[in-house]
Amino acid sequence: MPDIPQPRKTPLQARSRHAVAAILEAAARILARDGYAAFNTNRVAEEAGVGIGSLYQYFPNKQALVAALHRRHGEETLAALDRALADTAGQPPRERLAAMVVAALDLHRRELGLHRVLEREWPAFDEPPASNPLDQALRERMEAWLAESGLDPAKAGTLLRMADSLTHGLLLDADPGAAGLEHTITDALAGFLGLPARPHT
Amino acid sequence: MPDIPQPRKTPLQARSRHAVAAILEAAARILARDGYAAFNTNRVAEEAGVGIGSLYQYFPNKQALVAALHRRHGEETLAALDRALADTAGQPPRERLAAMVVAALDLHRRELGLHRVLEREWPAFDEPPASNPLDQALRERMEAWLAESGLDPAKAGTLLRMADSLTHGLLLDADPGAAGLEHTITDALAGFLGLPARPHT
Amino acid sequence: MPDIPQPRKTPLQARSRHAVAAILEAAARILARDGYAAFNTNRVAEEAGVGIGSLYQYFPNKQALVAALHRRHGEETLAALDRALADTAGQPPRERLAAMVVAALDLHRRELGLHRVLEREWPAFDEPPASNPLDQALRERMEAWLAESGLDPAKAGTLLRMADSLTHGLLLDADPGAAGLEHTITDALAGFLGLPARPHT
Amino acid sequence: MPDIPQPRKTPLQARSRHAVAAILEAAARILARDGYAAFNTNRVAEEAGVGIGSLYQYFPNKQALVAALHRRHGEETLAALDRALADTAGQPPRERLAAMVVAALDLHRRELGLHRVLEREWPAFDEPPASNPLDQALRERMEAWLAESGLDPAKAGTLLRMADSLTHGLLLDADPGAAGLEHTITDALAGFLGLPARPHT
DNA sequence: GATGAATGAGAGTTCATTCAT
DNA sequence: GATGAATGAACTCTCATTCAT
Repeated sequence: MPDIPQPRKTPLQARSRHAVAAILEAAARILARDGYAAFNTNRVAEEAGVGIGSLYQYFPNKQALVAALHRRHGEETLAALDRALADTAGQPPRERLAAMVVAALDLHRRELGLHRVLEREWPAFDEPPASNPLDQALRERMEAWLAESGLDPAKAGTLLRMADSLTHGLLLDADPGAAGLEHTITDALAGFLGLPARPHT
Repeated sequence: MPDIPQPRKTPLQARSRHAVAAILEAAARILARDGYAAFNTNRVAEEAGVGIGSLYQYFPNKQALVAALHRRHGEETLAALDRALADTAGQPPRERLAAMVVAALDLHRRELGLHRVLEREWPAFDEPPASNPLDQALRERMEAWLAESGLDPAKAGTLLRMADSLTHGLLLDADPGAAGLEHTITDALAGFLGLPARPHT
Repeated sequence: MPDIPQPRKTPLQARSRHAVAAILEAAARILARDGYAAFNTNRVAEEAGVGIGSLYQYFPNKQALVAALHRRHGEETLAALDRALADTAGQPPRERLAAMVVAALDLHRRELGLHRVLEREWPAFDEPPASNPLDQALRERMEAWLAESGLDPAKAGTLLRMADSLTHGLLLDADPGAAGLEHTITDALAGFLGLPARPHT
Repeated sequence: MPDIPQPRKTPLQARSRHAVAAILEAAARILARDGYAAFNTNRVAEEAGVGIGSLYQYFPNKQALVAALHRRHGEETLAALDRALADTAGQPPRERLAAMVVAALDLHRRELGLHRVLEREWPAFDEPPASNPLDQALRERMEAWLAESGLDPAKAGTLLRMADSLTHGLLLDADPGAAGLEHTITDALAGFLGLPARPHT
């Protein structure tokens, strides 16, 4: 089982927390602006205004940096979905689905470059999908929602992967401002879930 | 705009064609077996039983190798879709759609490791999507089919990207033998196209 | 001529003496357990339960640490030899020689790993041999004993180096529990000193 | 079991053989002149007048360089002992022993600095002593000689280690030109073997 | 006095690419 | 045309040491 690298030490002091944040910011910026090829630890440290040694004090290696960015993205996604569900409580499934799609798209549009790299260029070190607590939480949210909507909860995992694939595939490769992307994705997901087709397009 | 590297010279002689094929085979094998990290030109040349100098006679640089592999994949996909359409001439749209999905899945299942790398690990050098002749052809096929089925031909591009994303996203991350994958994807695409939901699952 | 680093300050306070001892213990433990490659000041400080800054308060640099360990070893050796000589007062030279060999072997067997590193892996910074007070004292003991035994006191220095070399060379590389090691070394030293060969082996 | 690194590829072409030789020379020179601390691969390559990449074409890592030097030393030792034995065929054991000691001392005197490092500073990577073919051959020589001289062949291994320890211990730490070193070592070895003491010194 | 976050020179190693043979 | 030895920029990571707190 492959070990996802964890931060080397949890920064407790104020200065440290600042350094970690600066490093993470710098990493995200470089990844987004220049891609994975230009992403090297020295450059990150430099851009963060931190010695390379400090970087290695908080992250055991290069991958740990990307992993941290990944984790952050996961957390934001979870929060966004929760908010979307809370905001649409009581509405019909299709509306809630659409709300979640919109939330996810908004989230991704804000850091397009970073996500492109995170999802597509990352030398995927065989992460067991859906094995970490975050993915677990995400899945539980979906299962609860599906059950509550009279849909098949067993479809939660596939629904998540599907939404993820579509968000990235359509948002990243296509013109980012493409109108109707929300409808496009919602329709596809609805199709998978067996929700009735919208009356007219 | 970044230029996709082209093979340095079209090999005409028999020996050359053999060398090029061997190099491509080796490249695919290494990518599939060991991932992009282990993919370096010296290794490819060695595995191909060819001098490193010869490799550079046919491919101007490393990326050209991956580009060639990409192109090959595109050609196979086009052929598979054409076959699926031909085999289902006269049938209702949903059947033809399903046939195409099955064809694509079959294609990908055969070279799972390679595609995983090709689609996810490749340090994507900003290829303008859908700009090459292959993608053009693919798109035309879809437009023709959509029009002929009474559906919106403008959805061809999105349909292709959607199918691609789903195929990779669901096939690669999930258990490869997952039953019902064909239905899952077909339902989603049908949902996007506005085809009526299947009666029961 | 290279200067052997000395402890930066002689610790007088109780707390300081404790810290120095802890550091020395930790250093010895790491050296013995993991070898010189794993021996770095941060690790020593951590294992000693002391801040790295404190370590540098008592030892000006890394080498001073090893030097201190070396010195400690020398002191123990001197004490052991003195004891062996005292215990065998009045006996013939060969018995006293044997007693010293046994004492030295016992001493080394107790901290095998540490000595291996101390003697073999230490990036020897050209210490002028026999220039420090400890080596002086050791040499005086031997000279006295040799003179008192009717042997050549000029051989003291060589005898000591010889004994040292044999102890480490035979004890460290060979099976540590090798029986007869005492006889082996005693015979060799006796041969050098011109003592008659033992009647039978 | 620890793997002693082997040369990466056996150089067949003239140019390559030259490069390997130059690298080995440079390595020996640096080790002898500046010690292990100053011994780094970039410096070796530079001193050899060779690109760092070339060094790594022939030696998989730093240790392999030192291992090669070690092996070379072993081969020279074996040859020297064989010559000493051949030159003294028919003479009494003590003379032959002395001849071997002289041969070994001559050998070591020629490359004092290098051997100091090779024997004492090398971050010994747990090589199982006497497990390689060279040490085997060395031991067989000694066993044959001991048997042929009416001495105990079982002492071969210890004799070799003893001779090695004494040669290095006395030659390296002491004044290199110390007169009588040959006698000193020969006497000690003779004492171990139970040969009668020399009449007078 | 004690701490430990911060530092950065420098180490080992890789690999895309060239070019003399 | 084919080869593969040679190259060196570039990368990841370590660790002795400092100094503000």
